[in-house]
Amino acid sequence: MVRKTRVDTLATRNALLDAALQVFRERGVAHTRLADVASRAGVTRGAIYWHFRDKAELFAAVCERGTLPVEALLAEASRSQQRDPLATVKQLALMALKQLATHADTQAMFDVIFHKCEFTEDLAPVVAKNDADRAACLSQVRALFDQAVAIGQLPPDTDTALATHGLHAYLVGLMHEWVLAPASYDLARCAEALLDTYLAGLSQRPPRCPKPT
Amino acid sequence: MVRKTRVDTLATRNALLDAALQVFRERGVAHTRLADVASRAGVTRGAIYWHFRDKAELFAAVCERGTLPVEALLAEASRSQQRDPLATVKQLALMALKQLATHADTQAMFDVIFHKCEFTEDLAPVVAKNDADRAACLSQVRALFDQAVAIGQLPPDTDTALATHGLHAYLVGLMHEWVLAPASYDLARCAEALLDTYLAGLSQRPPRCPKPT
DNA sequence: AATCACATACATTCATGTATGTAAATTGTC
DNA sequence: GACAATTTACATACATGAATGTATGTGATT
Repeated sequence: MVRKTRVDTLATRNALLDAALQVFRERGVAHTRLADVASRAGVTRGAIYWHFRDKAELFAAVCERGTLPVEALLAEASRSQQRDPLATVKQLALMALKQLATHADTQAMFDVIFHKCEFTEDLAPVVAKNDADRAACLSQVRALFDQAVAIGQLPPDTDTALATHGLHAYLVGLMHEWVLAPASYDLARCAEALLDTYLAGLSQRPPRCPKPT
Repeated sequence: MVRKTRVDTLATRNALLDAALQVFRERGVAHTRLADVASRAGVTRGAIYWHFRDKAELFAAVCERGTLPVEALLAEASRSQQRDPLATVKQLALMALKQLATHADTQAMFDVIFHKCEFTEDLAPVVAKNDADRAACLSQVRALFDQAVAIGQLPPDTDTALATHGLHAYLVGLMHEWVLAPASYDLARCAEALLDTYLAGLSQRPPRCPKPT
């Protein structure tokens, strides 16, 4: 049995993506042998080279599939309520953290992205997409913070760009460290409290960068 | 001229560490060829294999040299003032951020650690040391938070473990993201404001994890 | 009949580890 | 302090394995 029907073809492609995510997590992307990915998926390297050009394209596909749900959340939130921008920001962040806390494959994705991957030239397309996504996310959150300042939810002297960098760093750090030790605390239950702490700090003492002397 | 005096020997060793840090940053640790490191240092692979067993040991030495100043700061702070534990925590975090903001080699180190390195089995000793350092740092900060609660600097219902995880994540995230785009904002000037925001949140709305239903 | 979705086989590159060479520096001896 | 003897700090040469990319085969499908 060599040739499959179209649905079987898609199934092997997904099996390859699943296997790749697992092996990437175990061995690291750079040290991963395509033969291992293939055998894990129950096929040979021929199947990989049929669906993907090389390891970089396979990795890009894994990332693409893994970040789709998060991007969907962002896109959905962009056209939702703007009555309460601060609550919108909180909900966005909360959903990202809960997605991580409750989905094993999301944990695997971020484990690979944060700790099992080298962002160098050969992964240039993935790096470029990451940068673009980050920039879009940052500008979207900053717009919400600007609205929050405009309606008095945040102090008028808030440096919204800095506040955005701070929140983004907070989220990245929480995910970066939690995937290293998911047992250290219950992220699903604590996420909201952790977010409230930072947001309270934003309201009470928003970051302002001192002018150069 | 082959054989050097002892000071020359140490000089080539340091040249190898410098070259390794550069090449690691450019190519990523896994994709780095020891021949590139050697030629960048003006020697051959023979010199590397004389000073280090393999790439893993070279990387460990690079990390060792890079984290020494930070560890010295922590050790020094552990035996300093305990009159104002919250201020001590702030100063510790501030010095870490300023060290990153002002030292190019520290930026290179963290760029490698965060984005140009895969933490897998072959780097096990480095991973183990990282884990130990993180655990020590977390417990030290938590002890300071406990003192802050004891003397009324933080609310009595503060979950100091969660607060510690939050601060640590905040710092990791700030460094993780800033090294990606050091031009995005002036970390040296904004570090204190960013820290004050989180610490204000801690005082006003300390994180508490809700009990499971 | 033609193409698809792989499997198999092959050639090539490439980095590593080791083995060996070697000149200078150190040590020991008197 | 002169002079081997030995060790140091590398450079050079070599063998090996390992992963890659490609070329080709092949049976089912459309």
